[in-house]
Amino acid sequence: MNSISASIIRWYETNGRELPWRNETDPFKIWLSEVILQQTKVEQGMPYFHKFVQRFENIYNLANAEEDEVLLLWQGLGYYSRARNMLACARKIVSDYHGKFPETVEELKKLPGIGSYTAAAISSFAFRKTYPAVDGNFNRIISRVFGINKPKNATEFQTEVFQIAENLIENAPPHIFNQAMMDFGSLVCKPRHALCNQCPIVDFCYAFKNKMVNELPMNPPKKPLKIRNFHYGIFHRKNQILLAKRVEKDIWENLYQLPMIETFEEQNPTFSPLQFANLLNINNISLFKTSDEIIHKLSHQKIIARFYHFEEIDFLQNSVEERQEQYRNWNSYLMTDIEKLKNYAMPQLVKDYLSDCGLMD
DNA sequence: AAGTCGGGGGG
DNA sequence: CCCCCAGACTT
Repeated sequence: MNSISASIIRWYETNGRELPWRNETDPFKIWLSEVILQQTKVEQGMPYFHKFVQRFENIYNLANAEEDEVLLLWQGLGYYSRARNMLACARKIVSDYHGKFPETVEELKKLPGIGSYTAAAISSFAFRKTYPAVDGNFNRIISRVFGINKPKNATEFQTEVFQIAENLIENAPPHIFNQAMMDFGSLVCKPRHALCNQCPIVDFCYAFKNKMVNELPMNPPKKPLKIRNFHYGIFHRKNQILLAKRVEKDIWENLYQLPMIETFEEQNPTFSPLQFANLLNINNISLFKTSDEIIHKLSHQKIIARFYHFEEIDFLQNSVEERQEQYRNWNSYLMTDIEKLKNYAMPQLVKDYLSDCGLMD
């Protein structure tokens, strides 16, 4: 075995984390944990892992679930395409693979939501196949130790790291080596304030030798955030409220929110509540309160949201259904009891606002 | 090869 | 405020 790999594994044997999906052999649970943890910190994903394994015992339970329920369980975790792909993946494994996960990276990568990292993780953890599971931790360790001084999103960076990773995992127990690298990257070779004084391979480290630990891996240049103005309308009658499903190919696809108008001015958007009357084909609406601007920052967008509270409107569920036949843009609207709002998966921004004004708990 | 897709925690 | 997290998919 490579001496660097051996050192990391030795470190892992006494310093590794105890995690619920460690020592798990069921590919279903391993896959669940890996999908949940994509671009997500362990502490953030942990409660979701418990929720999902409690609700779904096996691949068949999940495959039979409705997308709305899966998205509701996923609510708050972000990157909701992971949840949609997870459900699609479960259904495909049931229909095309007799409910059994394939064992090789090549086959696993054909499934929705399973890319090169997740395929290698499942294949090595569940089936002991020798594939390096190269995640952010792995990238960081390799770029520092071997001095890969290229932007970490560049193809060259990925291919060089992967070749080194293939050499390192050779003749090592794959499931242990892959988990060891992730724990080592997370606990010692950290993004900031790496613990080089505790590092068992510091003598082999290019970055330490050249005082570049804080410069590697190299970040690509950052791009400016896109600014968006969202105007949300709160329309209610008695104990019911009007919701809208986000069906566009955009953020929060297939989640539920309030009727919304987006404006595109650079600043101080000109917006009239009457636009809602036009959007909803309603005659008489009267605004009684407007919220402050609420800033919701995502990694790639800055959303400026305003919530407009309207006086009671004069239609009910059956008139929503009539409108769905009459107007095409009503297909995504529905009227729901306020007590049932918690049954709909919503963006955190909307959920937080509805909670703040007492419409949800 | 570059853009898009969330939300939260830590420095 | 900025960065990054057990990345994948689309264009």
